[in-house]
Amino acid sequence: MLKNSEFVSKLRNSGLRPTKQRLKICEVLFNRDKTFHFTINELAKNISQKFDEKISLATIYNTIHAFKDKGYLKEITISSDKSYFDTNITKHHHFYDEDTNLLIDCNDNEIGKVNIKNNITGKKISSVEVLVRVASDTQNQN
Amino acid sequence: MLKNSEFVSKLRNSGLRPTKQRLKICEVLFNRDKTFHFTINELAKNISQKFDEKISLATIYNTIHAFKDKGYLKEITISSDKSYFDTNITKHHHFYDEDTNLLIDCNDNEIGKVNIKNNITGKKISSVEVLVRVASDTQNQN
DNA sequence: CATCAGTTTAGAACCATTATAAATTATATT
DNA sequence: AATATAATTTATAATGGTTCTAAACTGATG
Repeated sequence: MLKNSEFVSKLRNSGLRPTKQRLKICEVLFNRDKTFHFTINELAKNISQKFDEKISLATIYNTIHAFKDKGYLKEITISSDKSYFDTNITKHHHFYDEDTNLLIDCNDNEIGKVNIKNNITGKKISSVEVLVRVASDTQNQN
Repeated sequence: MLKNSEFVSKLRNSGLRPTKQRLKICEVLFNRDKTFHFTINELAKNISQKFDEKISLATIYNTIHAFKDKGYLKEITISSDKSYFDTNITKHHHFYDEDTNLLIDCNDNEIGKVNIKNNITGKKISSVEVLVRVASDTQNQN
């Protein structure tokens, strides 16, 4: 739950000008009690419902990518036709409900540490992501 | 390393007619010593290099999806703009080299069992996938 | 060999994302 | 405060991977 002035300094500190578009997007994304997941499409709808003045889709893409690059968002890839973003930027894993297309954060109690025993020579691990797909009992299993 | 007559029965057994296009694709995908990863694009190139008669891109998509549905291929999603397929259909995990965009299978020695302690009520786990992104030491970490 | 459902095909359509280039805005400078 | 600048926004076009369409073709069946 940050307020406007905090967004301004947050943006400025990372070399992004606090434009009114970016501040609106901050408000939608970060002025909340809980973290959440969204697609660009959902975000665009959300913004147009919340504000009178529209934000161009190009700006939404630009801003989300800038925020991702600055580490304010994580991108989660579920399938090639669906890209989700997550305002929870801590290391964590996900359940993906194939019936509802909803992402659910796992906490550490739910998935134990993933133990990676080998390295690729000369390479550093940049992330470890676990995706647990779930579906109602009647669905096919892979 | 299967041969042509084996592809014919493999296809017939799963209710797919053994057309010459499908048999060619089988040859490219399954007539090998080792499993491998590919994108549709790479596959299409591979086919056009190997055979004189071209196979329409639509047919390649249709066939790959049919093979995936029948369980002859797995799809691995790395990012929203890159969909990989894997001829290794056993349960396993992946390293993804961000420098070269290459996927590498993990064997069980490399990643221990992922321990999932909680379930989503009324849902069944349909898959558990671990993706370990790696990059050269100089790259950014997330 | 006639039939029919399954398959292939070229090309159009689709849709999410990115690029473009002109207008606008935030910030630094005078 | 006015000016200069670089950053940002914007509408629109372009892109690229994938799916759709509908006509032509092929494999299996009796």
